[in-house]
Amino acid sequence: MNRNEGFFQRVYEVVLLVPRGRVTTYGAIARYLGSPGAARMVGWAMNQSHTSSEYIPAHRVVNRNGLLTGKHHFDGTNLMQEMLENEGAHISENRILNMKEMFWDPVEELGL
DNA sequence: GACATGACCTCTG
DNA sequence: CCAGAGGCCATGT
Repeated sequence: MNRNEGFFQRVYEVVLLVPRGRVTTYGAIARYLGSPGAARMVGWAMNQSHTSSEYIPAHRVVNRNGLLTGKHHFDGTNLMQEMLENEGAHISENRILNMKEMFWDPVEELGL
């Protein structure tokens, strides 16, 4: 098993597994980890993602509404939005329009 | 060891 | 439909 390398490491793995042009949600990751209510923890992992040695595409992680909640945490103002748009995502008012189509659920894609 | 915080989610009124 | 509160896990002080 993947020892307790850190709850974060687990989150990073999933986020890194997110294919380009796809986005995932905190709840989906939390559920994939086995804690459907630990969505907050996922957000914390993203916050500490900058501590990871590798780059974490946190811009691909949005809330359930497809809202770029963490955009404010990015380096800038609309950096996250541009990155997602660059991947083919349609965003308006910090919200992903076609989020439903680009939603990537690790539980269904990777399987439990 | 307890309290407070965090890029959330879901339910109820 | 909008507003409020609770729950969840981990980290830091």
